[in-house]
Amino acid sequence: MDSTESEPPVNFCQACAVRNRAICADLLPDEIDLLNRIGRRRRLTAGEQLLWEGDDAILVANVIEGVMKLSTQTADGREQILGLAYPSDFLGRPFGQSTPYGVEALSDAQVCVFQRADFDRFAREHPRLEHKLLERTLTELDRTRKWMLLLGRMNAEQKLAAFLLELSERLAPATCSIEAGPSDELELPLSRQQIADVLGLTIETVSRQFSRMKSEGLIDLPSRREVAILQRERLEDRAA
Amino acid sequence: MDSTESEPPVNFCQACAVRNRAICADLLPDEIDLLNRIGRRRRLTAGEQLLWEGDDAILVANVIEGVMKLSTQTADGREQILGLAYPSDFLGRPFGQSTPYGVEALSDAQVCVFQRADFDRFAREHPRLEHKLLERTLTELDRTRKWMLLLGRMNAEQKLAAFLLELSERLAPATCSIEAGPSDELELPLSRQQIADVLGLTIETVSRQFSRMKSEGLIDLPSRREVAILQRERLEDRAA
DNA sequence: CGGATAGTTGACTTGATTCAAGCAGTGTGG
DNA sequence: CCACACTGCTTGAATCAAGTCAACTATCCG
Repeated sequence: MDSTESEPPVNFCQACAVRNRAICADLLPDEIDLLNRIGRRRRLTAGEQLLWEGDDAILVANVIEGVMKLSTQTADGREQILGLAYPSDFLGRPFGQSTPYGVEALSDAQVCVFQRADFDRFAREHPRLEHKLLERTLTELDRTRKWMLLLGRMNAEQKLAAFLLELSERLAPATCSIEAGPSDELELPLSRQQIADVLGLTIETVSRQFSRMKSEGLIDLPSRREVAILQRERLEDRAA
Repeated sequence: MDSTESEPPVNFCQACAVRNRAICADLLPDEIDLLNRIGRRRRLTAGEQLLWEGDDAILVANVIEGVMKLSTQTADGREQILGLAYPSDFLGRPFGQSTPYGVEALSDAQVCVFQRADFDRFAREHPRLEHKLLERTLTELDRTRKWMLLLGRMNAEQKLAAFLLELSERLAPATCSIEAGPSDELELPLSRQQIADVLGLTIETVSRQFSRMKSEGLIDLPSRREVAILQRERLEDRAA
């Protein structure tokens, strides 16, 4: 088909950074086209909230760029981070009544959002997508279970080491599309407090561990929001 | 249709205890029939292993009765419990290469097992089932994330209180099909050591917390493997 | 009854938290 | 351009909850 029709709508998916990794990966060209029509791009600035906990689950989304924070409120009103979402991860709760957690951008970010109703309908009509979503959810469940182990059993040093390694891995595909390999120079999308919330520690403990790792030569801290992994192997030993 | 045909194969599903709660709930009668043909019942005695971590993901299963333990080995060889599976829960890793955790029966149990290949094929041909599995996996993910919070942030007392309450809730539908309401008399399917592993504590700490709760009149401990919840509300306060 | 296993309890240690003080980078107004 | 305050982070000292080590008790099962 050539463009005898005037001005077809832009298909963002074609140029999408996570096109081959997100749940839309296996769709056929015409399915992508349909999906492209019900979704839209949205840019978020660091700190912007995408979903509110307990809200009717209005939206679902794919992360294209940046890091998102999933969190919930405890009984006593403090915030608890449940996990992070990186590019190609899926956000929100399809087929559910309400969003079980709030979602906020930690860095400037870009997401591909859908009205939940549209998305649900599309998914049910396109088992290929639903299947992909199932696979992703199963993987996410495996990952979350591994993380439980970290929270339940590991000490502060192991937690922080594991956190830094995971961050470097999961940030890599996005930031290093130019270079190759997993980046050893990370830009932290989280404050010390947020890291503490993710790891179930206090800000002081996180800070002390950072200092110790630096003094031992495992990492360098060029600035508050930067970490350089100097000795990846030794860091991996610590995370074990 | 009356039974002019001689001896149709028994359809276990029709009388299945979790028929209305498991992933097979929404299937049409003839789909149930097909599923019944590729699955089979299996009884497990306490301590019996159903799946081994790292094995090629040969089997998937539904829990019908009893409590199953999901666990993994740490680098240093110790066992770590990732979660428990109760009646109507789904076990195993469809669409994956290998089972990410071992599964063992904690109590005598009954499961409905499928060859993974059969199940995968059936699922892909019956979006209704795959959809149900997706919903269940999403719910399980939500539950696991909540549990992360428990592991990361709560103290020993809160952990044990939450554990007992969850146990009483999730054991209820099975054990109390006769009586009504959530049972206050629990038969513990786990040893102290296993409880400790689930909660990320040591056996001594678990024991001390049990003793304390008993001395405070929150619970009673008629025997090692029994717990009676005496003051559910106060216990709920502790879990908050 | 004896031996084994599982659980409880006590004394002590330790790693993370809490509380408190100080430091570094950033921004604002004089 | 510097003093001032503000925010986020670091560091130190004291405290405390859970872990460790060890002794003891209960229960189960031959």
